[in-house]
Amino acid sequence: MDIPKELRDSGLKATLPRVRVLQLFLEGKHKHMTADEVYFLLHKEPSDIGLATVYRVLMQLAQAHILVRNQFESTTAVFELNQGGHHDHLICTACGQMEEFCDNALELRQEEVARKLGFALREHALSMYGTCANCASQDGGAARKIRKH
Amino acid sequence: MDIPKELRDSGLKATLPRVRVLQLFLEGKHKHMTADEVYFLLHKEPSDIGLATVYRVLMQLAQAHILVRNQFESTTAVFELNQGGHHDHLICTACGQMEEFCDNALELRQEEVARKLGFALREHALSMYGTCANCASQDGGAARKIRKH
DNA sequence: CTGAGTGCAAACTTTTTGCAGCATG
DNA sequence: CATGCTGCAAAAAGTTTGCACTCAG
Repeated sequence: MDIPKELRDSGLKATLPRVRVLQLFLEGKHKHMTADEVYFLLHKEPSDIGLATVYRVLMQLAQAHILVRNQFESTTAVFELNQGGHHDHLICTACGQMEEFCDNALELRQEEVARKLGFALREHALSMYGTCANCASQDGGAARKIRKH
Repeated sequence: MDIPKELRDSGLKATLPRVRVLQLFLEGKHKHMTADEVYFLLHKEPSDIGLATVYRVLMQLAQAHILVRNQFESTTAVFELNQGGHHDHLICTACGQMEEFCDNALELRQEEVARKLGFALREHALSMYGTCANCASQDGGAARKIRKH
């Protein structure tokens, strides 16, 4: 895909920081990244993109609906590509693995609950936490730490 | 209810800061409060309770399952009384009003989705955002700001 | 060329921690 | 009266902003 064009179509100049950040997400190696992680990955090869710019770019890409910002339960925001379809998250509290899913029954029921309470639903965020099959089989032992560099 | 006893039953000494913080939540004037709001309310009458202590107390009360910590979508944690039953939140993005609800169909379906993905579900947080009946009827106009002092 | 975008440093916000003194049990 | 708890101040952690300089269109 043509990243500069994608940016321009959203009304953003195709500058180096924006192209590189979006590229990182499109590569798909890491689906979910914090600002820090993006900054870290950008600087694996020499670069003078500042952390402040990373924050600015992430914010702009989120406003342009190219990325989605998630807060999960921590104090740190996590970003991911907006791939059209909405989805929710199921996170393994042992290994940090994150499954994405979209369940129609859930979505419909949420609409219904909101309607019953007199709300016009605009969006929602469902995060579920548990233990994945892999971690459940391993005797609850030392799970590898995530999101650390 | 006997607040000091409640605290001691949870293995916490019944100190002034803890009693006062818990009291605030039990009064029920504000069901959801940030650390700042708690600090602010405590200091409406003279008090030398420090903000750091407020954070410590909130953390301890949450660990004791007397309070529940919610992150919602902001960077600021919000606390509320743990009144036994789990519930989710429906928040009006216009006026800030927050409805609590618990829908069995949703809970069951979530369990099912997790199981299908091989996860043992431990907990979940569902936050829905929309416009409440009240705000929808008023021409989308200037809604009062919330959570500011 | 020119305004939008950037890097840097500094400010800000929210939360955590170290430590000497205090108060609960 | 001993240890757990507190206030204060300072540090962390995450994010935002001001400003002079740069670059995409």
